[in-house]
Amino acid sequence: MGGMLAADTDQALPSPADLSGRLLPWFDAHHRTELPWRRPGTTAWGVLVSEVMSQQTQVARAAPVWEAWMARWPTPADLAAAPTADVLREWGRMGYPRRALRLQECARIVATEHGGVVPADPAELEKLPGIGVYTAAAVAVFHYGRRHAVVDTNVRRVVARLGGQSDAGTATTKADLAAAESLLPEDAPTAARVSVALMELGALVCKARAPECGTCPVSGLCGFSGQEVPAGPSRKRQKYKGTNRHVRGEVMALLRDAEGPVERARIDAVWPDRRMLDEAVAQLITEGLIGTDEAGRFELPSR
DNA sequence: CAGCCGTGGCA
DNA sequence: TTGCCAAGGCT
Repeated sequence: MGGMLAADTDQALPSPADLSGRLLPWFDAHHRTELPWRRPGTTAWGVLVSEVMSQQTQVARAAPVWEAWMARWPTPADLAAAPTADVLREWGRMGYPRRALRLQECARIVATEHGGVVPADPAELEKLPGIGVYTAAAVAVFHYGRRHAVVDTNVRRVVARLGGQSDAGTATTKADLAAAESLLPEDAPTAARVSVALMELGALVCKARAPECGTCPVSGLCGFSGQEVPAGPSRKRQKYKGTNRHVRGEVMALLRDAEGPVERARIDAVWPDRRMLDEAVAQLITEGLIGTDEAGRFELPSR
């Protein structure tokens, strides 16, 4: 599309009817039933928690944390009332602990401003901290059955390949959302199932590095079917070892595992570069991920 | 909008 | 072993 010459690999996307006809029977037969948040009776809050935990963390790692988390704090009010230190410890080693902080803020807002009821409207959900375009759509569609495009990295890749490209761009664009929306049938419950199924297809079959076109239910509709995935990273990757994030991770790990407040000398032992350490500690305090007691020792925030 | 924010599974 | 890649969001 667009004014420039289209790549010769571009291909029209399938019609909603054609896609649904292939995709939904496949989903019914092959989707993962073991994901705990897919159990009947999971609340809207439970779905929201599962989506936040799954942001940039593999669902297999999020699942056991979700189980313990929901058993301990079943409702937004429960999480809102918890000490933040407990929340960060339960989050464990899932990474990006700011997500845990924002999830608790989310719980406080839902509990106090929404009467404990998770909004069903994507625009309303997006106002909550840590809830972006993807997560808002996921809650609205997966729990409330709305007809709305749900575009994560899996769906971007599936839609790109259906259109003949080897992979999607670096970020979700309006065009991505429009393309995904164009694949949805009119009927909302069916559209919601198509959205789930597109994600599942990306996770199980249309995988980033090794797509299994031979067993793909929509290979007959796909412009990329059977082609080789180009070698090398699909986009620029960030370093971790030796970076600020690494330092932050070490400090957080120390405080998570500590019994009580920690002396600065023990913090100093986790990283040799004093400048980097000072910077990381200052950031963590500013962001509310760690705090200090009256004696100047460090600890996870009590509230 | 490009860069930043953790951590671990897996090929 | 090393490095890609994860149900993204925020600034």
